[in-house]
Amino acid sequence: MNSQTSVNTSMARRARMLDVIRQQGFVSIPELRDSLEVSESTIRRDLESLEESGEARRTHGGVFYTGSVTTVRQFQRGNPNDGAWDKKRAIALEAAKLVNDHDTVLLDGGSTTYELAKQLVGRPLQIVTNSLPVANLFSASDSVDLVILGGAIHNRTGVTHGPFTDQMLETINVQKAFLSVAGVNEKGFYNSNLLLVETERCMMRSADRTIIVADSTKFGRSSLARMLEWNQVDTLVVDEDLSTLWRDRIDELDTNLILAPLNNSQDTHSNSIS
Amino acid sequence: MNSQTSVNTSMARRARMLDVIRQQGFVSIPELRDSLEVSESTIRRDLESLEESGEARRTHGGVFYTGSVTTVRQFQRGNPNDGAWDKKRAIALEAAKLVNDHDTVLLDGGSTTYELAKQLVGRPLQIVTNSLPVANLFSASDSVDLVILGGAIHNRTGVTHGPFTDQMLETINVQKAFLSVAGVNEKGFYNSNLLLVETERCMMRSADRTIIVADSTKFGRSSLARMLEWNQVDTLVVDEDLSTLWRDRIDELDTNLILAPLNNSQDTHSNSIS
DNA sequence: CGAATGACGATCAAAAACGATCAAAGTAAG
DNA sequence: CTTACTTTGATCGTTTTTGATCGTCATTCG
Repeated sequence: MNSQTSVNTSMARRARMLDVIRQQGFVSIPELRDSLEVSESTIRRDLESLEESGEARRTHGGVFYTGSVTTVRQFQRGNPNDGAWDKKRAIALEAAKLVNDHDTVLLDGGSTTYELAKQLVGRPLQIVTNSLPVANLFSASDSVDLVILGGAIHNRTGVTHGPFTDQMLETINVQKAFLSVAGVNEKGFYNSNLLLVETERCMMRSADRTIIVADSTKFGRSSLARMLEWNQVDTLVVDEDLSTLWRDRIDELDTNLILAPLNNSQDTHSNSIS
Repeated sequence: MNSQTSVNTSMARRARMLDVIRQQGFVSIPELRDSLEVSESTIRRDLESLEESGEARRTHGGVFYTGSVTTVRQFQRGNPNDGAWDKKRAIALEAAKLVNDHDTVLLDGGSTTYELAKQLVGRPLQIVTNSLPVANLFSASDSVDLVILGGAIHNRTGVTHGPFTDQMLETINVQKAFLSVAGVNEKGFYNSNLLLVETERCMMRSADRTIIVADSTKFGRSSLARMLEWNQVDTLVVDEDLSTLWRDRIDELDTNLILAPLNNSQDTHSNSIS
């Protein structure tokens, strides 16, 4: 349809700029020019604004990040025609069967867990989540008790994270936690954001059972930060496109593997497996 | 011509436009022109109307979505001709003037603070809120750092409250807190929910300045739980329908009173708090 | 200590976006 | 069929944003 990544407004650019600065800690102006594809003049003007707001501090030759650990961006919630969508939905259908009525369930952010949340709407549950989109799904429902994990919103994904979130998780206990990942390899499970990973570790500690939902494209890909190791995960829900190589590997571990059928025949969901 | 497939009325077009805006959070005018296949002039006119009705907010280079999220049971805008709604928006306009760029602002739940939030979308701010609808407003914005107060969701209103929320507020400090009320009488300010009131007291303690937004119909009405007393409130923003009796009463107190003009005339005096 | 390289800030011109105005096309009423 | 009214598209002048140039200042190296 239309271009996906480039949003041509100064605010969006400054947010992306701040993302780069935060991620690297210190960046030179030519680096910013290359990564944002605008002139250095524009960079300087933006930095002036960012310094004004205290989110960055300029020095000779570059910028330091000084802001708090937040920035907000949330764009389109994925392309409807994306092929991965079917996988996510298939996974969500299987994962929903793991939830019993009146369970207390923790839902991480991410498109797959969002699909799972859609499947859970209307059922009598206690839901704990750090995801704003997920919270919206349940906020209109009378059948669920909804608890939101507070904290700073990570714009791209619309989830809270950071110390506030972690602190709140320490006093919470849930029966099942559904976590999403950005990558899986033989060492464990990865996500892209350091603070988010720390929050997800706290989620794992708060849960009796940790269930990972991940489509098959995530396998063999790592990311910035390792979130969990294999022995920390009780159950893994993947679509059936998972290679036999990985299936064999997982068979040798304690982790329980559930394969979601991609055949999009409406299977009459007989829910409730424990 | 063929009125069956392509509905070319302005209402239908605006509805589709709003769909696109809601889905993407932020859209540029050329994008809207391409996806709706009308001229940019028409887009601008429609956006003007949409902004007038409060469903979107324009900035340089595009539009933000500010309408209600479909899944959230919103405070009913109820009667289109409801006079109270004009009052709320007039109050919101005045209250928005109290906010400076790069302020840290706490926004309570409630219809009036929601209107205020709409006015603040697109400005560079740090926002702390316990309201899910308010959080949704800002989650698409690049210019704000958004922090959500965790806790249990109060179904009717979509705000978090309870001990989690209060605990989180203890470690937060904001410059200005905007609180809404259900009633005001000579003893102080009231709300209907006990736990909510306790949370709002915590909000007041976390803020350098406490600003109450309340339309004139709230005056003389009490409610279940007293939230604050008069001397705890720095500033009060009310519409100009407030009776002279109350104006005189407030004059004798320390509380600063701001009257919001109800007709849409451009008022010249700009009041700002540093 | 002084020249050279690079970074910074200011200024100016081009480009994009905006608002207002006007004419054309379409619609409803008489 | 004509007239009044609304809606749409296009144009123009103005404002905002962006990119490039140039003089000045700082840091480095000889």
